[in-house]
Amino acid sequence: MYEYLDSLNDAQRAAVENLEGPMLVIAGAGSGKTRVLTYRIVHLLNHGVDPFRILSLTFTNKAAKEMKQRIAAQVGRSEAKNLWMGTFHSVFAKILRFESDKLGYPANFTIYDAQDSERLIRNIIKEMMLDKDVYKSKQVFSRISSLKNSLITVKSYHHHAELLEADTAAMRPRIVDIYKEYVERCFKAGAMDFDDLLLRTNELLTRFPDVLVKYQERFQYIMVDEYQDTNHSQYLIVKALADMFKNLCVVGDDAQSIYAFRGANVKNIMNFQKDYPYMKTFRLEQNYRSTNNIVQAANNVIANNREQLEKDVWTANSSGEKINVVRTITDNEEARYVANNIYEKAVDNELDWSDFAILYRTNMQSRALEDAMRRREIPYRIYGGLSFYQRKEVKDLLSYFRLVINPKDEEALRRIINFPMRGIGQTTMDKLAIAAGEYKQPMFRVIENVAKLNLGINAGTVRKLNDFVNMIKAFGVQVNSSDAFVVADNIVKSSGLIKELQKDTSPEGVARYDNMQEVINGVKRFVEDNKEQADGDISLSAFLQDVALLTDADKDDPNDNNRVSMMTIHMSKGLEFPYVNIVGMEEDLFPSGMSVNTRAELEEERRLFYVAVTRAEKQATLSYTQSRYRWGKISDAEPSRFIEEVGEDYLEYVTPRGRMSRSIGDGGNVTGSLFGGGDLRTAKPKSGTPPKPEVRTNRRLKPVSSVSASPSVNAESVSGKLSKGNFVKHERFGTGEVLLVEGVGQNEKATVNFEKGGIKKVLLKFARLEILR
DNA sequence: TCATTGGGCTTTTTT
DNA sequence: AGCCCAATGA
Repeated sequence: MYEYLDSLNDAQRAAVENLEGPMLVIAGAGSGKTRVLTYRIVHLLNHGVDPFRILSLTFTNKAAKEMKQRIAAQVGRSEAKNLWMGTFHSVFAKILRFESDKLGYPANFTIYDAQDSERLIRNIIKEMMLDKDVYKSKQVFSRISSLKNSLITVKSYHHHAELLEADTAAMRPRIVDIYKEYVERCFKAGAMDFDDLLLRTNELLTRFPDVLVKYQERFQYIMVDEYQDTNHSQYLIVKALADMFKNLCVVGDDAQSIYAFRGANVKNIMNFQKDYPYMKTFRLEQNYRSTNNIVQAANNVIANNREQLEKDVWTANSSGEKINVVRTITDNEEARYVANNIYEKAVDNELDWSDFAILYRTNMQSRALEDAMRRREIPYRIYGGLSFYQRKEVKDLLSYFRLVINPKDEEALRRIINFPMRGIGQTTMDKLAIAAGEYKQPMFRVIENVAKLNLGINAGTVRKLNDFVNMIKAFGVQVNSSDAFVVADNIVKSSGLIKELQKDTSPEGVARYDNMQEVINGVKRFVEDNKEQADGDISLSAFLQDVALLTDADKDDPNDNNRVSMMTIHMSKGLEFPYVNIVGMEEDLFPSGMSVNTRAELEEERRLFYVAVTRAEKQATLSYTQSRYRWGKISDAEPSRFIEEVGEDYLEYVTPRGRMSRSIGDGGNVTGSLFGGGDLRTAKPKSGTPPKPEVRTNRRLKPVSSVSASPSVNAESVSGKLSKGNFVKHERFGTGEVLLVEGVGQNEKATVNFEKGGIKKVLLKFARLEILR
């Protein structure tokens, strides 16, 4: 009846067919988790569940997009697009915009990224005249972040003496004062940071019971992917939303929990049974992805961890190649080895570049690798690192957009008020900041009234300030009458940004100019993509909302995909590649020197290594070097403990030199030119350079408002009224004859032979059936 | 009052 | 090697 069920193994099928009630799917690496998630949603839809009623939370927007495409292939695009699917952050940002007035926020609130947050905190520390070496902005930010993710507000902080004790012991007793000021300033700026998106959602759901009920009713089926990486705040949101129907399906793998550092709590997965004692557990243990050598090696490594759920990952695949281990003398040599090794394998076996990935522990490692790839003319794509949206010139331009849409946004204001230079300097800004604090007004308001306020700013500067305010306001007026592209184009031209970037003709300067142009192109694409849709919003405000939570992982050019992927191990989660190079396998780097002090931290590093190894389908190659540039100096390195944890049975040590000489065609000459680089005959300058980053916009979900029109629970239910022989009508499947009715009450199901859809089994509770006769 | 230049510090992982 | 900040010149 449902062909896709035949493509699943027993455990997978059982999970897909279990539609009701709380359930935990423990999915070992490569066990077909995405398949299960996808088909389970298809199965729900085929049982008549309204797509608007399904909430599926994924780890990245990209994962959501891909899953939606797969579902669309089964049930059609128009159905699939109504699913609520995305990251916690993007889904709840949408809900928060819709409900913003309840919390006192504007609907077009700004989302502060980590950089904005840190700058604000740095400012606050300065204003409070605290020692910036004791109160390091980054550390303060991460402390505040973890408080927020544990749902500890400023108020509840004061109710827990141990918190202040801990901060006092860390010599930072005034953290809570910074916290308080930070929260107030964000609110005043009409801004939420990443953690607020979760914290404020919790606030919304607890303070407004009617709102809670509304979303509980809307989300009758909830699925959470990568559940092991949810933090306390996310856990509470899910628990609250699922409380009415308890149709909650969480999927995860404790062995792949790698985000404890940002507040993720593995215990969420371990404790699931406590919250829902009658829940069902499904274990997906057969690995379809990797060779037996890889699966066994990974199992061997993870066995060193104490904290874990019982699980036996196995595979029916052949044993395959052993895991190669390579030692080099320097980090540059390591990079060259990796590039040559990839080149050689690709040519010898006629493989695509996209069959390869290079994974590293820290972003800084990408540099040497990038050079080597370029030298060898291998096309590659770097994910993460300094993302496109974090680049200075891109943030500057987006800050103009932000300020125009939300003039209260102080971080945006501070970035651009003197860029391009307008002669508004530090002294003036200090005076404005003091006034903004005293009058408890957003800085933009203060500047608007600067002439009346007598702040001791000289007349010339006052005029400059007025010009600035008038310019922003003029853009603001234009927003109401024109589409995003028209406004954006005007902003770039009349703000002087384009002139500013044009005058820098260095290669970096040209790249900056191109990046800014790319943003404008992105706006153009956004407008064209959305204007054909009846409900498409093509305002600058809509563009900003779209772009705020995008990350590098979300963009992928389908026309230019044949490239080697380079990324941190964290970013590689959920992906797979035939050949994987894991580089920098050294103590102090992987495991990170920051994480070897406690067992918990070390175990997280080990899980990270587990994730890295299990990305590989055919072969994994580990490499390490004996010396590495760090902090501008050369330092010695020793091989990572994780290498020996793999076990000799699965390892093969490879000497780099022989292989390298062959690949370069330099016959055995080991020194000199061989490692000198730059003498590769085939190398042509400029080719093989990475593609320019580009802005891509996600297709937007339907606005929240259109959803609330759908009927509430049971409104159209035909439970108890149906019997064999009836003819019914379904929105999507058309008319059909009832063949069988089974189950009672909540579980009542009908088997119907539909005109369009064929024979389907539907849950009467949710199927919108109309009885014809 | 603002722009420029040199010194000190930093580097884990991300929505 | 890059970024922020403090001292100095314009």
